[in-house]
Amino acid sequence: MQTDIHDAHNGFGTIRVYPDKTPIYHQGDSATRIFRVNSGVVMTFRLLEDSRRQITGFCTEGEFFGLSPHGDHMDGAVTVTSAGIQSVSISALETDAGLRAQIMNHSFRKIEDTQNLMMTLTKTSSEARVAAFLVMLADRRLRRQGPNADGLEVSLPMSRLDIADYLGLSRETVSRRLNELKSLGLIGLPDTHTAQINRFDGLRRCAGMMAA
Amino acid sequence: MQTDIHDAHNGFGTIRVYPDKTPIYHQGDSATRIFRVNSGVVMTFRLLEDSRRQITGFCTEGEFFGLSPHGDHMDGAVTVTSAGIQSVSISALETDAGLRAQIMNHSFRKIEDTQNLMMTLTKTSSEARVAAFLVMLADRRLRRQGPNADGLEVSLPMSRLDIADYLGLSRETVSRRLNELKSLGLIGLPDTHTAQINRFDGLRRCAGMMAA
DNA sequence: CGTTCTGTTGAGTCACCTCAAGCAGTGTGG
DNA sequence: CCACACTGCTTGAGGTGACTCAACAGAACG
Repeated sequence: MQTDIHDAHNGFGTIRVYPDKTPIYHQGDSATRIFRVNSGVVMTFRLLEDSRRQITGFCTEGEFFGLSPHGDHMDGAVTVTSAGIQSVSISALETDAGLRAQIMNHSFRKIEDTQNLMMTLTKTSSEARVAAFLVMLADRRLRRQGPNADGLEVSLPMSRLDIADYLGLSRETVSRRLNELKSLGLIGLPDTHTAQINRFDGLRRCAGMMAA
Repeated sequence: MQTDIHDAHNGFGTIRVYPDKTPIYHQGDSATRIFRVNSGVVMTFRLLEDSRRQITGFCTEGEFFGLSPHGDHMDGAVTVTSAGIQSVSISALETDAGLRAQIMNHSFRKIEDTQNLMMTLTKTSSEARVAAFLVMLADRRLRRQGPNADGLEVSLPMSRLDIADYLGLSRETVSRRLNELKSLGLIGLPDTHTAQINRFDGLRRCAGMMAA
């Protein structure tokens, strides 16, 4: 776990390494830069008046965050793990056509992701949501590694409460459902922050999706 | 209620008038055009395997819909009322910088809207959701008309089931909560497809937002 | 080695859903 | 003009899945 912040520069703006649980920006801050995760995990979230929280995304390597329609950030961003993060001034959008295309593509995808999350949150049981969360993490890992799905270990660097606030559940329910999936034999839980995928197809079915 | 379809052209692509309850495109269709509502109401929705439905938006005058990240539409679109709809080929995005900027702006806003909807759907009671729905419709109308909020009549051209599928509730619950808001004196229901806003601030408070 | 934070487990409650019946508006055929 | 069916909305009764509250266990940390 790193605890110091490094800075560097390249043609694409600033590169910076943050320790875990470090805020990148706050909800309501004026948005002057666009961010991209180089390594580690960052989560974005929105707060309500009564301090409840909806986590809107867990971003890993290659993903953009911090895009805002107006001047102000509509969400906050915090590192979950130590993370390397690139940033560019928002004004680069006007001059850099390649970046603009990348961002535009990302925006479309973000709409889709958000709608998918919304479907998951509103149309499925707590069990399906937890399963879907694990499937998402596993899929992400598979995209980078080979397709040996079963036996794969995914890390859960975030707390149960973070997962709960992402899935719109209570901490307790997340815990219950994880252990349920474990007792069904679909996953293993070697420790609290690691899940082992035993039967990926079963997990997918549980998440209410067709097998890949 | 119109039942015939008219066509016209201008520099911005095709303009067409559709009767109510007419599909514009289907989920999964290849996306070749971008649409804009000129008049009337259009709703977009996503279907799940078990034929449940999430309505992702009600679009009125000036709003774009049908934007897709890949080749395929991730949602379907149907007219709620008779509606005039402009469309442009998606290839116009490459040549028309002004259109591109408009779409980009719309995309950011769409992410925000979708996240707002998600917050409403996951963090609030059925009463707050119905109130929020009415507030949204009233706000939309106020943006075009003067700011005489109280006494304003908003039309609900969509069915109770449509509202339910937008708010992630059952038809029955929508009906119950509407009548509850009526008996609280916040709204009136002169007929099933019209709501009269009696106390806009009260409705806002009920929706869990601060007064404007 | 206490203290604190996170995660788990149990018991009870409640908001919304489901099922089922009733009702109003609209259209249709005799 | 009136039965009849049909569709969309409302209302009631009962069930249930996830939440809340509360206690406990285990890990992390000083």
